[in-house]
Amino acid sequence: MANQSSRLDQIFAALADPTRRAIVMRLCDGEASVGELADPFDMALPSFMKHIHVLETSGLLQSEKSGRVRTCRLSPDALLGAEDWFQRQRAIWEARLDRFEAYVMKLKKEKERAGAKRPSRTTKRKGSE
Amino acid sequence: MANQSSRLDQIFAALADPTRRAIVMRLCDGEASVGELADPFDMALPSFMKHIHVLETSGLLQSEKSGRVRTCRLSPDALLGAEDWFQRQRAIWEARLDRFEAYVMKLKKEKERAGAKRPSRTTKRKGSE
DNA sequence: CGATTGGTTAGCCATGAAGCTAACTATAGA
DNA sequence: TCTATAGTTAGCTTCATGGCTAACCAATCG
Repeated sequence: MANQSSRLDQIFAALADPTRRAIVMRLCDGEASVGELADPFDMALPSFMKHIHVLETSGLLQSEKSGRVRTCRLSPDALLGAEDWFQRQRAIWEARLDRFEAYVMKLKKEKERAGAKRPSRTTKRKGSE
Repeated sequence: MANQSSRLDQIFAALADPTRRAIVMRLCDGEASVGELADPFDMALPSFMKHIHVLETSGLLQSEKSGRVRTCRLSPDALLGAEDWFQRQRAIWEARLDRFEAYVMKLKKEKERAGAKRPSRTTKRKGSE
């Protein structure tokens, strides 16, 4: 029953929509009212408001109503959180590449040594870890 | 009718699911068969295969079948593409902060100068660009 | 050959996402 | 006070997503 979806789920889901990415891009450039944000889009306001709401519950956007106008701004923390995820993946990935490189080096050395012992042996192994 | 969704749409949508993020994380650590990947998850294989397929059409994963076993590996290009998006956003965001800072500086100077002319005037402007 | 393993296809179901209209609330401006 | 503006709420449709089972290939292995 409880909508158990993590913060990252929500952030990525929010960014999976081109309208919402456009809103985020627009907001990178400074705050704006809902009307201003909605203007470039050929969409009924209630539909557009849903996008705003999705962005807001994902934590990417903060808004505040003053008088009858709601002003939206980006809250960069969520954005940074998602970026961080990529960087952690890349770290793991690169560590893995390093390990792989080390492995290839080891193979090469062994091959050289083996080559010294029995020269004509075309090792047909596919180097897949 | 044509499923017009951009590469970024697909990548972010793919990453919005915890199962799929887990698969990506697992694959950062080296290639694996579908069975190996599916093992930790309490899910029927066909359901799991859908996730694999989503990852593959997003470009995050490549797979290749040899005999009866399909081996999956990460293709980091897509991952880097998404990471790039964040970095571009951040660049815009930071440029904006710089501009904002410059603006605040200008305000401050003007206030100081105004303060020299007519001392007690509490400028009630909200600094919203 | 026959059974097992590894994956695939087909088809069903429930939920959620994305859009719409119509009608409503509340502030701002004339 | 009247009217126009800026959002909001309610309720509806349609399609996509994420899960399942059951049945089906196609390689291995005994």
